[in-house]
Amino acid sequence: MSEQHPIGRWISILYRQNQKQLSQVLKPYGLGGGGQHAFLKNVLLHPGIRQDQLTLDLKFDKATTARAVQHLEQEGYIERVADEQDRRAYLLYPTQKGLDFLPTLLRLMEEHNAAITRNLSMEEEALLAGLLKKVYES
Amino acid sequence: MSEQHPIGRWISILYRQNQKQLSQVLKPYGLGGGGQHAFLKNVLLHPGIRQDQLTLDLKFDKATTARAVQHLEQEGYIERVADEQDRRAYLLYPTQKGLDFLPTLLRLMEEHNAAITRNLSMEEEALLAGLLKKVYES
DNA sequence: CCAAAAAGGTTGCGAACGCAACCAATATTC
DNA sequence: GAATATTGGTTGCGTTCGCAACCTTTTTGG
Repeated sequence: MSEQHPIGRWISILYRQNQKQLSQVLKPYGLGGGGQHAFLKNVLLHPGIRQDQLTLDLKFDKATTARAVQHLEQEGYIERVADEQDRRAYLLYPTQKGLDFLPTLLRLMEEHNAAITRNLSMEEEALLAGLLKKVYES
Repeated sequence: MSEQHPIGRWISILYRQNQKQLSQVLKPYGLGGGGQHAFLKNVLLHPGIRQDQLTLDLKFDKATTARAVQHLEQEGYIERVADEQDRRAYLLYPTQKGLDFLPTLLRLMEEHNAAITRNLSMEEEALLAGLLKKVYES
């Protein structure tokens, strides 16, 4: 019965499973299951980051970034400030609501990561992250 | 610069990157980048499989299976036959076009898998698959 | 048996995402 | 310094997917 799924299949299965769980955890806070939590976390940890830097860091399409940022702004977690140096760009800052939420967000993400890796030792977790990074670099 | 992405983030990045590449490879054959290739492969290798068995094997929602199967039927790769034993169910069989396509599909999938794992040794690939399975089982 | 529950399948709906086209602002080139 | 190319960002569109509601058929419990 041991399914011999190739890497790509596992990635697909785990991605969808992960999205489902995360959306459950984050729904009470108005954050969709998508990458929104990742965008928010990045803004909270790097106040004043440029929108297009988010796109690069998180490796989403810039359209996706635009919509995630718009959503976070509507929910009141962040605000957008036009960059004086480059008037095409926006700088992203947490609001007070965002700042207040940071500890909760970090805890939720930590708990979620612990949940999905609870069958792995510390060494295995680091090994897995390293292997995934290698795959990404192909 | 070495980003310390957690497992979940890597899964997300790799999933989207993978979908993109696969959809490019499979577009000429009328197969969307989604799970469609996986459904087709399963039907080709297990002629007469029940639709709901596909759902279980591939771990998609049954609605997604319904749509993938419908698409494969419209493209002429498979056909659906009502199960005489259980008139709610459908049995899925490859068409001649599907059978003819099997070698190509297997080759394409093999090439794709080789591409995404080209930075990994055989041992690392097996190790990675094992770790991903462990994560799945949480 | 008959009513109620469960199972296989489909469809409507909404969320997340990438691509392409577009706009405004900045860089580049001659 | 004007024409052109590039860049940051937004919007429209199409695809993929899960959930919930529903229909039909089968199974289960009294």
